Amino acid sequence: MEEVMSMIFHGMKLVKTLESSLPEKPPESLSTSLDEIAKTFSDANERLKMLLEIRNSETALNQLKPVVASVANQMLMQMEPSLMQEYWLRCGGSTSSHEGTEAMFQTQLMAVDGGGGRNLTAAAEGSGASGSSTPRQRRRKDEGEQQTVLVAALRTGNTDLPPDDNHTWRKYGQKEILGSRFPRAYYRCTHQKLYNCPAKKQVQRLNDDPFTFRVTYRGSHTCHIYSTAPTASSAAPTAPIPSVTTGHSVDYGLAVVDMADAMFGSGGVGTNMDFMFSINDPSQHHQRFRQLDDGDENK
DNA sequence: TCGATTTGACCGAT
DNA sequence: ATCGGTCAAATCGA
Repeated sequence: MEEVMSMIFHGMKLVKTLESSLPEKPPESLSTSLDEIAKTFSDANERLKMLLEIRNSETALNQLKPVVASVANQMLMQMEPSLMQEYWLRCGGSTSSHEGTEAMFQTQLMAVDGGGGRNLTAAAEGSGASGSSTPRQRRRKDEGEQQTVLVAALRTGNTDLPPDDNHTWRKYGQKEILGSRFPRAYYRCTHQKLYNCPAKKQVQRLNDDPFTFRVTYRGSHTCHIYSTAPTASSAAPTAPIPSVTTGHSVDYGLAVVDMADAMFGSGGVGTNMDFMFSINDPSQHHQRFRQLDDGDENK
């Protein structure tokens, strides 16, 4: 496995090299580089297949998922936002011919579309009613898309805090939820007022696993401001990319989950994708994402 | 002083 | 009537 890893990382290095020299790269040289990259990953894949034939396939897949997730995440982190966006546009811009690739990047685990006319722009209006004698307007349940992920709590430090997802959130409520041992916390984007950013999230511990949070994201960030200042080369991993086909944002880190899943299958019934991987830095605080199969422990 | 958090109340949905 | 999402005053802390 180490050999495969080494080959994959070599391929990543080639990709990085190519990226840095892309603007002034002559077409002939570009082709050579692409061939080399393709061959490297192809060799890695061949080597991998050999391993898989030897090992129990199920065990090997489980071992590989975190590896691929980590590698893919690092590759995405190394890509320039503009390149990534271009790639996204190529994949998602077509309405018919790239469904597989598009699905690979789609991170909308649970899409809920009530079809109602109301949208998130009403948020500011509601808060504006305070101080007057008229009853304040309250906007009820969001009817837009939502994404739900399971995230492992940090094993060190304050495990009560949800893992950082590179956005700044402001807590605006907490509720005891029927049937849940732990309260549900409500967060909205810190920049909601400044940028009218509609993004919100709910965080709740699972009844059967206090070290795992169920995080439900609603609305897409329009503020494009992150808790950790991105550098030119590191801005990509967490910067949402506008989805051409759906209009909502996609998180790179989450995309990695689907990427790995697309490569190795989503698993059969009762085999949730369950592996370690980090949004920000795979070498530091690993976080576990698990694709939900509409199971709901809290209800 | 100002932004974030806490928490009880309010209110829409079911 | 109950539940869950949100508001906003009170409080905290840098």
